[in-house]
Amino acid sequence: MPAARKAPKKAARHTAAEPSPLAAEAFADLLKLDLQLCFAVYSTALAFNGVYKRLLDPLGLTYPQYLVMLVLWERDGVSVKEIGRLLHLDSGTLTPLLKRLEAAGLLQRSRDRADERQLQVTLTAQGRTLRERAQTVPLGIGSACGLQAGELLALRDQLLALRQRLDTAAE
Amino acid sequence: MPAARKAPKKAARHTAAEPSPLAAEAFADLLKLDLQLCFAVYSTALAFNGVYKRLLDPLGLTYPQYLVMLVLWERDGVSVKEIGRLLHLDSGTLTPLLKRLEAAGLLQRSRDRADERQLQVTLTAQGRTLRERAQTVPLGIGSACGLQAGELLALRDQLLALRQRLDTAAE
DNA sequence: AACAATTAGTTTGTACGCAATTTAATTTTT
DNA sequence: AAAAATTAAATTGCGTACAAACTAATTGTT
Repeated sequence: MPAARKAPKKAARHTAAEPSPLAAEAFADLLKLDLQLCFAVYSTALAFNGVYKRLLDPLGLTYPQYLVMLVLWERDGVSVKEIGRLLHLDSGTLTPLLKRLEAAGLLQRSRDRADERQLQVTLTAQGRTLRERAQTVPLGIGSACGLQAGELLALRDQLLALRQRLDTAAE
Repeated sequence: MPAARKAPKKAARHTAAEPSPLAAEAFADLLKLDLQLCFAVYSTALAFNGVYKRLLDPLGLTYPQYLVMLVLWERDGVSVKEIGRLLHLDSGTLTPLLKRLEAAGLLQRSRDRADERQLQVTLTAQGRTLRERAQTVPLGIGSACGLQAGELLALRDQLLALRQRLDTAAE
């Protein structure tokens, strides 16, 4: 019995005539909850970053750099646009990040012959090798989270659904 | 029919004594889930930021600045340390942020008479006035989230519990 | 073919976020 | 009371994030 998905509990929209003080109060509480949810997401992201820092410092990577390496380990020779699409980051963020990874000797940036506008991002031998040293990272994150598979899955999916709505709202 | 997505499965790392290939595989999947959860949190935080930007730009605030204002609207005359404790931010982040809010005429920074090490952050009249213009922000966030009270509450609490574990893990 | 529109990436400028160091004030120890 | 330790902010340095403006390559339109 999955509880009517559209039950309009929200008492929403009563700009004009207020139904009752009680409903207005409940509505205000709901609004506060939204803010609190956002803050929970925000501060959890910062906390994750703190854990990742400890795990990634030995590899010389930041978390966003690690994300880029994950993309490349999965599929080498990607364009900046594709990386941005996968990670929800724009080229203004990625260009300097990729240059740092190139300077660190982990990847190479070269223009696509077929379309010179595009940049082909390819791993170097060193970049491929780093993958092995990075094997322990998920273990460290897993133990820091300390959640069961079910919880993990549910939380991830709720967040992704939320992100979708937020992206839509931001047009 | 595009290649069974879960076919090759990777046969993850058999470094020490693995109980069984099946268990090892399930374990590897779990590790991947942790990474995905982190990415979900990370990208949802960025998406929230995008929505907030639209709502806060007219007020001339960023999201972290809005958080500081929320603290001050609730309890004026706080120290930097207290703001940092509430928002999980350190003085290296807050000092320049507060200076910007001061330059914008929203607050005043002055040393505590009783303890000159501490800074008293107090709202100006303009800072207090801004509160009214900010009344519509929660409404905008609420509609962008589009969640019901129960979901909101559950998600918030799961995230806060997770953050607690992450903070502990990071010592 | 010529020119406009689009696209991919880069650059510039602003604002976090945090580690590490520094400065100044207060507290603790001796 | 003097010296040592602690504390609160500020400063410095590095790496995101993203808007806006810019450059160069490709596509489309006439």
